Amino acid sequence: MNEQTNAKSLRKFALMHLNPITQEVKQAISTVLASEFAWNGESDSLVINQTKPEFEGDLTLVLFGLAKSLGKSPDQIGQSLGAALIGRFTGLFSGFQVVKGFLNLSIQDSKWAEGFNLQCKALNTVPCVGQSERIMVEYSSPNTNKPLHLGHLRNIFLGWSIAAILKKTGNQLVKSCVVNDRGIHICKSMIAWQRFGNGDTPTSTGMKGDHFVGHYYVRFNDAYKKEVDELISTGLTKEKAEQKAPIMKATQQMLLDWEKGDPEILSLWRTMNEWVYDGFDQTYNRIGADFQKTYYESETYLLGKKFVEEGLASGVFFRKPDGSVWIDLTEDGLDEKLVLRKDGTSVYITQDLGLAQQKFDEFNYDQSIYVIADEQNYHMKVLRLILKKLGKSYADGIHHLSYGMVELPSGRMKSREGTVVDADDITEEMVTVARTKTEELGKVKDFSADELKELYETLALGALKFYLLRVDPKKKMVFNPEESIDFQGFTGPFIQYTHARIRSILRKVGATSDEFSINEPVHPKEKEIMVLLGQYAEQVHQAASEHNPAVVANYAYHLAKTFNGFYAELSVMQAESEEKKALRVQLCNRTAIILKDAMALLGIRVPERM
RNA sequence: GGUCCCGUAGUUUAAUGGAUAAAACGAGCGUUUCCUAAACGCUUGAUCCCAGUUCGAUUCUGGGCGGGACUACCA
Repeated sequence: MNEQTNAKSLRKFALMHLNPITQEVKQAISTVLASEFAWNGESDSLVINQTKPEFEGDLTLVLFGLAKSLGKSPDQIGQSLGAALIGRFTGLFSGFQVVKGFLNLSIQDSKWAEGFNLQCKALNTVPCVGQSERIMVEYSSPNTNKPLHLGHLRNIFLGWSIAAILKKTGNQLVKSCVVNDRGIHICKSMIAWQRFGNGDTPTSTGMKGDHFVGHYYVRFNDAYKKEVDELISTGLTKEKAEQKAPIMKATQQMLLDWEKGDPEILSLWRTMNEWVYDGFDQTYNRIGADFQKTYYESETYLLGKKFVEEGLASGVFFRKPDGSVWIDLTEDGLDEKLVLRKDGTSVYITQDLGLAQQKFDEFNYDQSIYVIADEQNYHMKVLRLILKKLGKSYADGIHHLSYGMVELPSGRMKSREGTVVDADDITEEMVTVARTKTEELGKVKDFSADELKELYETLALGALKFYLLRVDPKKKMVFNPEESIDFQGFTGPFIQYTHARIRSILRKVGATSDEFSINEPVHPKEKEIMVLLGQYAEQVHQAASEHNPAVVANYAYHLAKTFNGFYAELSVMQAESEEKKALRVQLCNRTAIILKDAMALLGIRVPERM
């Protein structure tokens, strides 16, 4: 709740400073209300929306709230308020209409032009608002036993993008990654490689390292399943068989040896992990993921233990007779939660407590954002709560950017059933689509092989990233491999195409000055773009406060869509007058800049031609 | 059982408590002597159900129904 109100007030704050026209209108209204209606409310309490396209006007004041506090009918207030505004602020308003409790105000064209002019001269596309914070974003967080899949991509794109957005709004960012490099899962791959590997390596087989290791993880499961089936056929129950399968026993033994520090096992473990990292790096490079700090669980899994002592001493934790340590969260509507096993080893949550502290010690963060799937909601709640109970100041700065799973039409992706959509495969498929489509259209036949390759990457990743980012993170999404990802409509390439078209115009126009004047009436299509461009900054701030890149994606699409409407109806090169031409060139220029800027926040590049 | 999330056109998504719920895909029709037709325009079609709060509810509250996640001495 606290978080929400905070986000709301932040948004209001941002809006106030970032949209001068709305602000000016609010001021004007409250001035008139105060002097002529003896109104004493806050100007921020006025509700002003963009006027719906079917009505005349630009901004709309909702009158119902005022009607109540002033004791007059909405229509009465609307009429006299409108008349007074027009009379006193001739430079601002050009007309008004009262419709069913709404006061629709028309803003002078010159006002929009003035705002647009200011914007063109501004140094930053998105001015900073409020205080700069130190923010950590943890994302990706893979296991080292298999390659990345579509779910990881959503995670990575979200994490990268929200970091970019927060940076844009004036914060200092550290991106981090936690690698889950220890535990039974990696031992499974190791055992399988020992048994079936014949000394093969990624180099000798020409396989990408993470796929190579993942292959042995699959081999393990196959072998395991076979052993279990055999044991079941000798009359054992499934459960017993699963326990008794020799390959599983060997794996468990290997984990024990690993923990004891057996040099041979450790060496194999290092080697295989290196293979995986090498594969991950290739993928990260291609999709543009980067981290300033990487934590390995093998190095951090013991960190939380001191918390256990601390918690016991302060009475936040308690010890059960068997020696295990717990925290009672029943008062907070949760359960009792184990923080230390009876054998004295730590569990997942213990590690996370330790890591949170370590990160704070190293970076002294104001906010620490964890990009993790929503199946971990409970875990993250517990983490935050425990830190709070332990009196850690940084607990309030911990945020869970919780996102829904990516599912297939058949349901959840299951690696054991081979239904995962592999990250590298899907990227490659998108490249193929980009190539096919580009060749079909044949617009860039003069491109060199390198330029083509770059274009295909740009389009493929643009489509993929936009597809995964345009949806509200907290919603789960269904990915249909059959229908695959589109290049038309509400997509990355749509926006990229719009950008390329604008750049084409600007190339033809050649050098331009950023001066323009408006004496002729502004065309609705021109105004639409001006209005929209003026909203960019507040949209980015909204995305930042909500931790939601989809806001930026929707905005960019909306802007591109609007521009395309303008493009289809009005000519830039053949404008009716020099004045119009100068204005339209500026609209093109500015739209291109903002589209590029917005897409960059999503990690998407925009081409000059396509 | 308990806790949490979700339910909007055939499908995928929008909508600080505001007006006649907005797009895209799909389907159908149309637009290129003029800046890139990966575009533009038109047609088609939706808030799971029942109450409540409100001048006003997709949005807030309660209750149903449906889907999902979590509730491990796994990580």
